[in-house]
Amino acid sequence: MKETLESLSKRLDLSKTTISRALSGKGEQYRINPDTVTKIIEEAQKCGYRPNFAAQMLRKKASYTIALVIPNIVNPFFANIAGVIIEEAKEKGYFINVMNTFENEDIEMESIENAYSHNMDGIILVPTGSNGKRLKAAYQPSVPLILIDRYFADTTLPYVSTNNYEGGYRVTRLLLEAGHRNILCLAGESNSITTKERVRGYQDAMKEFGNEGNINVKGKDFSLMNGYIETQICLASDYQPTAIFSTSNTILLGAMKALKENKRHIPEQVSMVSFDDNIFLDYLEPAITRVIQPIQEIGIIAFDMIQDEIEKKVKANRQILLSPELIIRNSVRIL
Amino acid sequence: MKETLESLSKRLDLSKTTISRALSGKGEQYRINPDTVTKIIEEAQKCGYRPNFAAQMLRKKASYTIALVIPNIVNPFFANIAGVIIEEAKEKGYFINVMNTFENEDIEMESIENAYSHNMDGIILVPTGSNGKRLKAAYQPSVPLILIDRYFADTTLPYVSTNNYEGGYRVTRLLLEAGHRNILCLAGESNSITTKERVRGYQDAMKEFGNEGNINVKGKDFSLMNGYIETQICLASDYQPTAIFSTSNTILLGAMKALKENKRHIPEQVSMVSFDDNIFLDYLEPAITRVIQPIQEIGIIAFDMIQDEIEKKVKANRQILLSPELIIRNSVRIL
DNA sequence: ATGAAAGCGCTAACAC
DNA sequence: GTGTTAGCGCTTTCAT
Repeated sequence: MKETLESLSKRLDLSKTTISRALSGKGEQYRINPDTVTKIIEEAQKCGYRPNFAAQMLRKKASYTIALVIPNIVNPFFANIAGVIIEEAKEKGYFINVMNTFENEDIEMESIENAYSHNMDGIILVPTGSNGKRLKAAYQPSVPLILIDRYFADTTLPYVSTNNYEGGYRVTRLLLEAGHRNILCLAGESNSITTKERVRGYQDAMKEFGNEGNINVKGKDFSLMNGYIETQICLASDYQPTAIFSTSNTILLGAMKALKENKRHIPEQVSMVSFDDNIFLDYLEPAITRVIQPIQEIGIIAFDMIQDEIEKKVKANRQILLSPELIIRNSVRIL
Repeated sequence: MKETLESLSKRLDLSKTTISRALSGKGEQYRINPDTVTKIIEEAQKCGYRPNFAAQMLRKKASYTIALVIPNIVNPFFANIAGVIIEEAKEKGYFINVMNTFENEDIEMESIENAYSHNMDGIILVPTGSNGKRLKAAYQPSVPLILIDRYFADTTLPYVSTNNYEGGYRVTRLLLEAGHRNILCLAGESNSITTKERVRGYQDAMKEFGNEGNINVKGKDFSLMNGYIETQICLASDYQPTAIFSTSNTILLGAMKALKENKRHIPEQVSMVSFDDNIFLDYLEPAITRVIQPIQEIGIIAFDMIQDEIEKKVKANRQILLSPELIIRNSVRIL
């Protein structure tokens, strides 16, 4: 038999009101007799009373639940972000509902609708489309929405992400300074802003070194196969890369496979740099130099922003780009 | 202004009941005029009506939400399981609330309490303790609970997991058949049943080959450091392993680091096998032979079991162990 | 220092 | 074929 305020009230011969107050720590505020409070709390403990969340939710119009809509929890990058957000949320008394979109905009819209109909207090989203059109259309200003990782430069939607331009720029510069000129850039998902920015950073660094003639961007998604095929094609072409900038770890693995098949060693014949972190990168032969994103900060800032907006009703309107970090290993040869 | 059945009812001059019925597809059942139904649905669409989930939940006493309580979403194994369960849940109209326990039993209990107070329809749990005592105490039979990955052999709690014994046995047998005798077993978290079973499989295989004198089990958690230290110690001892059975990927990496520092090559000097899958394992030098768990099946079966119990009110009482699979790569030398 | 009563938005039992 | 009504369990306003 489930306990309710009603049942407690009968047992203790007190009103539901008093019990509710005592149990939610408002005893002081309403000057309830401390003894009464103690008695109530003890009884509640003893019979395992638990407030009915649905009823609270209906009454208070808050669910203390936030939707986390990401492409795929299986991707370590998103799993890491999710980990950070889930923790931060728990500390602040919120729950996180994870939804995968599989890079499909229809599923993304569906997830957002679901978040709305389930009274979720807010949505943290890694958007999938190239423009925010459908998102803008579905967007309900009354439910806070924060973008992470990807964003739309031409909208006012708040976001927290990495400065991917800076990452692409710095890692390319590293290669250029090591004397490389033929640097192949293996790009990911072409309509994702993260890809575009990484590539733009690469291009600007190349130009800055008077090397625009050698700019070579290939690839169009984050798959291993993409990295493999583009590397194969490139190695068979006139453009012989002495270095490769892979914009993701999956692309990296594909590229490595192609290099191996062509008996090109890293870093002796071809230097390699990648984007994003993974413990395994330190155990490859050689360990891979890479740019890593400030995942911890992204998650915490995004959560804090959304919590602020939920609780203080102040519209979040910040658009934040955080600097990535360079991890130097042994995959770059100095010419 | 938020739409409710009430507001729609006024606008359409129909009762809330009729509207509720039409909108939840019960038009036929209650023989509502098809035109009326159409009219209602259209109007609801137009003004973006969304049923209030809290109210439904309060009324129907179901939240269509299941708690997924795991050690850590950042661990790829659990991220994979979570991915499967989230998908399966979505297809069946459920939401998944992910909670991390960080292998801490207090946090686990807290999470379970939270699941209860939030009216979650069920709990899928990777338990943390060595015995199910506290879990048993907190357990509420009215809320379905299914264990995955880890379980308690001496309780009736239903579970779905891998036959870790079989995995440990088969992989050890593989090494024995390749002629190895000094096989070091690097164990994980010592009071986890998965570790115990893997080790037991190792021991039984060793005995079966008349090799019990060489049984050597070391280590006590799933950390990289554990794998590193135990391997270092072993290499400096009298027991010179020609093969190592690592019971997790993190342990593997630690062991590899130690081997490298001691200039022992895999597989020439030391063969290596590991537990669990990861795409990176194919890109290590050499690619690592391993036992992989049927994650997809575990997730789906666990979800289906819990859904059955929730909807059909039939207590799940199955305890299921699924066979793991061997992936042969190049890390085992045949002596 | 405590209580009565209204009402959040929905569904379902029971009418007609 | 449609409506009336009660009530899920909680919080909060107003009253004393």
